[in-house]
Amino acid sequence: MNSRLNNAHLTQTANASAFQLGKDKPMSSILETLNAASCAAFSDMGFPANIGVTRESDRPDLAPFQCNGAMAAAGILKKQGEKSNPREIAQKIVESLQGHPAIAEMEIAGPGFINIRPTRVALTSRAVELAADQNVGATSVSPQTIVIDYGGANVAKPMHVGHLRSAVIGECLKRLLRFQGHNVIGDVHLGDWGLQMGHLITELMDEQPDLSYFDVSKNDDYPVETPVQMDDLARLYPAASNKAKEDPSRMERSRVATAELQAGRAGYRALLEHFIAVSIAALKEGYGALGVEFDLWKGEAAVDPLIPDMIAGLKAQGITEEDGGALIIRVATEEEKKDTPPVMLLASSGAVLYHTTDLATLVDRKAEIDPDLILYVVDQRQALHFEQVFRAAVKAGWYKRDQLDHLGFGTMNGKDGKPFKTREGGVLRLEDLMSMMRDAADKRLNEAGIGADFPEKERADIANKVGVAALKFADLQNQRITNYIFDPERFTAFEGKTGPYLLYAAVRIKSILRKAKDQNVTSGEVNINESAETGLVLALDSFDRALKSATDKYAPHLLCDHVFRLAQAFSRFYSDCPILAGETPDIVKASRLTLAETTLRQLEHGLHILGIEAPERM
RNA sequence: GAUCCCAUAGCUCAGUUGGAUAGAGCGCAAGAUUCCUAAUCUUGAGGCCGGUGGUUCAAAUCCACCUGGGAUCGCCA
Repeated sequence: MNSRLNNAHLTQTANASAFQLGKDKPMSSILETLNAASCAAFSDMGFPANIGVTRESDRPDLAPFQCNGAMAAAGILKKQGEKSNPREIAQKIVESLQGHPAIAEMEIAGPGFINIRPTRVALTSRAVELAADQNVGATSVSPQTIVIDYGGANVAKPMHVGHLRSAVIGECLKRLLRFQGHNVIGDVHLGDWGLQMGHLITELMDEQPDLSYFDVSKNDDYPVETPVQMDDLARLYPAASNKAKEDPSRMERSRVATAELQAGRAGYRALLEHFIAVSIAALKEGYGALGVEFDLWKGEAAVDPLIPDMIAGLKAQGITEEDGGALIIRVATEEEKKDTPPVMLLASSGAVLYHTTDLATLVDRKAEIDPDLILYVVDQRQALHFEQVFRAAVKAGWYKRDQLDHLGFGTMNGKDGKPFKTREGGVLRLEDLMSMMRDAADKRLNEAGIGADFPEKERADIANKVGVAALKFADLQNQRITNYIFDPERFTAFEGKTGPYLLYAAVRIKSILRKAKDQNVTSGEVNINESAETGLVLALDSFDRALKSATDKYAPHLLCDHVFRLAQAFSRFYSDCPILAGETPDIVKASRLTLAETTLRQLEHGLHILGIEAPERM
């Protein structure tokens, strides 16, 4: 198909100023422009404006945009007892929209669908606008202060595949909200205050009973040097946990140690400090390799001092109850079918529980940050827990219900649908997964014969970036809430809808920009003629929508879709529309170069939000 | 037992407020590189949207029931 011939009738110069947007008006996308026009047309006919929405077409082969309001309008008239024909309504709408500067063609199809093609002037004008905009069409919102609680890490437990999702999704949402203009604080909220600490303490006691931390006659002046490394912690915890499962008396020792720790036993507190410090150092490395960064490294232990006052306050409010020796807050409501179990503030043993520390953390955040919104990116299986905590926090009057949100995600399963295990039946460590990804990327570099002459260091950097991109994109492109199959073969596939595909698109643009510089070709006025160029502008145009819908639903996969579609549109443009080839006229080179630059900028924004970094070449 | 989530192409998954011929990637079949990176592009085959009934001019989408899978259900986190 020769699109040059098809577009021959459009050879007049498309001057951006011919389509008046007005310099002081806020930017609006092509779709927003069309949507405003179609809604107004319905409104003028006496219908509610919102039935006239224009959207991206389900049938892009017919036209890029569609408006289905005529059927809805006919439905409204029918309810009022008036007879009407949706095609006739559509016809009137089309007539009233006729001549709109952004609309090239309208066509009524089927029962009353209106298919809409934008004018070349509108496309060109929008492309010019996007090219001039640092954020390539992304608009910001009124800023809020938002805390995101994610990562899901625990002291003493090495990071494994189960930690991947919270880190990757949470990081993406943090960056997404920041990009929209919010003030976002990422908090790792370390699990460092529960039974696992009792396990660690008692197991270490069994292994090295002579350590001064266990000497009850001593209460300060403990060694500055840590008695354990990360490997020790990783070994001690499962050992204790397994013994405790078999042996109730072993479990009891861990419980007692936990209670003593929480009661403030100095030797145990000193040990905890070491455990936390050693773990944080390891976690920073692990998260760092994934490109995940936290603003706060607070944990449950950090808010422990707030608990007595908090509990006193809750008691004074009269919302607590004693039940079987435990202190609880009832949070069930009358109308719900199923009784929501109460929040457990204190166990009958007097120990502090998960509910208590999470509530204390809410108190702490209120006092220190006073956020508008707190988001928890935690496994969906904890939905009930958060519902209970949130209700208690609302009951206490600290927050409104809509300031607290649990963004659950599905569990990661193996191909058999059960929680993923390695062939040996163990959990796959995150660092092993990462090196698997790097190796696969390195292998691909070898196969492609690319990078043989690259410096060793750059090669390693490329393999790492490709591996991380593949890993993160594979995770983020899944709908957040559903379970997800962890399949190493699929993870290391670098073709199709993958992270490396996106990097490849970015790298090809970078390569062109370097060559253009060498050849002294500079970007210039955009002119849209080819269908691949139109497709690229339409893809660029939808960035803000993708950001908004991804934000509204806290759904990174919607942004993944956009970035992938953008890369696809670019790839098609790349193969259909030579940019620097000798036969391309200079004016076309300049226009296409602008499109390429603009695409790269949007692609890099999108990749950055996803937490993916592109190399210079690959 | 109760409550919640899920079921869409051979596989992994999208599917906006209910709209046309339900999409993408992988895999499969056929093609494209004297030209900016083929980790690419083009074309094709492939579907009873778990089942039954209901609401509607129109249902993968809303409602009811059923089947299959998963999760959760006060002193673990």
